[in-house]
Amino acid sequence: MATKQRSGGGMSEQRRARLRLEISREAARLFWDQGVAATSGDQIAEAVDLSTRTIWRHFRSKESCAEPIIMQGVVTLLGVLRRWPRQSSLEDHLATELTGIRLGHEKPPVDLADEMLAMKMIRLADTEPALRTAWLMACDQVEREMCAIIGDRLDRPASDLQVRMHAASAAAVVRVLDEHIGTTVLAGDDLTEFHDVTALARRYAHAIRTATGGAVGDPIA
Amino acid sequence: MATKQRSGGGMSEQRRARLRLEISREAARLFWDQGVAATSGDQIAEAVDLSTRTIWRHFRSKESCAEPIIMQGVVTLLGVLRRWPRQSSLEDHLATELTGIRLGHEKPPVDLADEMLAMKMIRLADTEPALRTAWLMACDQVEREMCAIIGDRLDRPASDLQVRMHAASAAAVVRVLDEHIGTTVLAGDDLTEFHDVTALARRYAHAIRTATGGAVGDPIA
DNA sequence: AGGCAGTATGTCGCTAAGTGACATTGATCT
DNA sequence: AGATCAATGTCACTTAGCGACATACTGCCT
Repeated sequence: MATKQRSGGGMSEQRRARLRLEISREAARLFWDQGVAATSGDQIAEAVDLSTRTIWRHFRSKESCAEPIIMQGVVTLLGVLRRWPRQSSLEDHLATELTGIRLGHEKPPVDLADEMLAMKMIRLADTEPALRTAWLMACDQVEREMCAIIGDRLDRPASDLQVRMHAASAAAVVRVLDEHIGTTVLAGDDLTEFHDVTALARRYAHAIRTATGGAVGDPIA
Repeated sequence: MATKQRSGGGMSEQRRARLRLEISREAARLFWDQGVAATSGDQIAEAVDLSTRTIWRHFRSKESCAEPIIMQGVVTLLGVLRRWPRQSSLEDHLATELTGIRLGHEKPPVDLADEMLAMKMIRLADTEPALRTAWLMACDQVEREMCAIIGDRLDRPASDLQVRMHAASAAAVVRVLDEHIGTTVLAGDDLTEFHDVTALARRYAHAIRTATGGAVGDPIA
């Protein structure tokens, strides 16, 4: 296969992540096409041309094969939030970042096809309890990130109870919004609702602002 | 065994729930004592004196055996919220309900031992991803209930996006508070923090109020 | 009381999800 | 080129969980 990097021992973290994502793509496709229960570990292995044993070396269960692709669906927002400068308002920051991405000025965060796959998995999670786990785990990850970001913004430790509650609310509304967008897109409904990027930014910002009682959103003096 | 009720066909829902809870108790005990991985379905079956096959008839996985006892931990709050009259503020309602329970005037909602077991499971969920699922599922249930309650209060359908976001935030802060209380209790730390029932009520109320941007909490005019 | 109907449980056997142990490849360093 | 070490393959094994059939229990009817 491709290049390993010797120094540091073992497969590079990046390469490992890429492989997991590759497996995840195929797994997600199979899950969507034929259902989770009807998809076996052997099938996933065959689809990515690896031995079944290797699949279990990279994933602890077949459902967790969907995790990387689901996680891809939230890394964009997470990255954007991590770059939020203290002196900007949430609305402004989201708007500039989103337009930058939309116009292709910023680096392309994730492939559109991957985004679609992620939406499909989240959709499947509605009926497949096994997949729901993966989705909730991803949201859990978002929440932990939020703790760091919000804690930093509020000059408090990320373990602070208030910070954790704000982070939990913020992550929760983001999740609901994502689910809403996902189901709308997959249903093929009125996509116009999301075409205006600044409006979308305002929507996310307003949701987070409300969910944190106004504690998160303003620029820091 | 006890009485079935014929009309409606099958075991009564109540009886089934009681049985599931009984299994859940033993499973939780085993999980806590020896870890999830080290506990087999056979052991659970033996502990409740049932065949292993019967366990799988009532639970789709061994981890889900913990669900009923975890759910017990949140039904109290859920019941309280469901009884929230429109003309009361959240603070007042929670305070009166909690003191009523504390004083024994109201019906005892769940056994204290069960509450402890629930806390232990939530604690375990921190390190055991399989159990985390059960806990997140329970929270998911809370969120759905919240949708109904909040939707009703705001005179909007439970499926309304705004309602769902409020419900998600509210459920999220309740979860964080529950986790906080659970870890504190299990650590044997400063329990005095929770002795004042009205203060506790105010705390929950304030958290929910903040998480919903003040939309939920006031009496309805 | 006694037979009938229906449901819960037990028993058996199987599929497939994961794991451990050991062999094999294949790249990198000297 | 040969040594080294991580990644993968191969094979045997454990066990969660389910389908199918047999059995026991419980209520209903006459």
